[in-house]
Amino acid sequence: MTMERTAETLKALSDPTRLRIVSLLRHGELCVCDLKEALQIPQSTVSRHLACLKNAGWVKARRSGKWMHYLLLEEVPPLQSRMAEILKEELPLIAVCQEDDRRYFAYLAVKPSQSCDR
Amino acid sequence: MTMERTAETLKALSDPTRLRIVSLLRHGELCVCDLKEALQIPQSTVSRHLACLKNAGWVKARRSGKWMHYLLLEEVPPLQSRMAEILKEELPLIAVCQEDDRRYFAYLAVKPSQSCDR
DNA sequence: TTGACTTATCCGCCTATGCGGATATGAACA
DNA sequence: TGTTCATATCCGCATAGGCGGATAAGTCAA
Repeated sequence: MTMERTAETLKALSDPTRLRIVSLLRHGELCVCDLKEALQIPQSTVSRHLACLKNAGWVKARRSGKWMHYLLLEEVPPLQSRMAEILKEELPLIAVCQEDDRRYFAYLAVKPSQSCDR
Repeated sequence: MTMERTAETLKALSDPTRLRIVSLLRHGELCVCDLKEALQIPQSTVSRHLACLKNAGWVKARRSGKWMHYLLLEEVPPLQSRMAEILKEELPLIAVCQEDDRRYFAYLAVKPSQSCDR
């Protein structure tokens, strides 16, 4: 792992929206529209941040029909996997992430049956 | 801890030079000139990155005569202290940090006696 | 192949950030 | 008080990065 790559890995975590996405992905793989609903931000913004997290090696994408599902990568270098463990424990303590979770589960309950994952 | 503050904390780690500084500060408190020698970069650049790390709550400064000594903060929020632990273990594995260490110790050996810490 | 739907990318705009030389500030000492 | 040394800040410049509406690309079903 080079220093440049290490800094790039950490830079992906330097934005509030991306941290909120990482926190939401604790719940498993989510599609862009799920994240859009939970975060309440434009689709293009969600997609852009996901691309950033993917380039940095934090998430991977899986296509399922019309939907792209994003999930946290499991097999990552030590520094990163240890950071991920901390994030999974600490991010849910932040108020914004708790609000995101609440919106996500409320959305799940009313999610149309023709949506992804149904 | 707000999300904005959390992102700011992590943003401070998103630059290679600042990570190199954090790694060097494993060895204890260092002054700007020590870091300048070990990193081989201009003094203004060192000083600017130290100000960034200080604003983000990673280091504190201690004046001793003409010299400003910088050291890693010990009492920090949980997310940060856990990150710090990882950095202390993982950064020294990166080649650039090992070169910085080598230059730092070589410099220590020939450091003029009228310098700081003597 | 057309239409509906989901996601990615483009675009212009604005702000943030890195750089390093030059300059200002602050401390020590003669 | 004037000089020297260490550090902080200023400056102009260049690049990076965030935003969200508009548009392109990909998928599926009729």
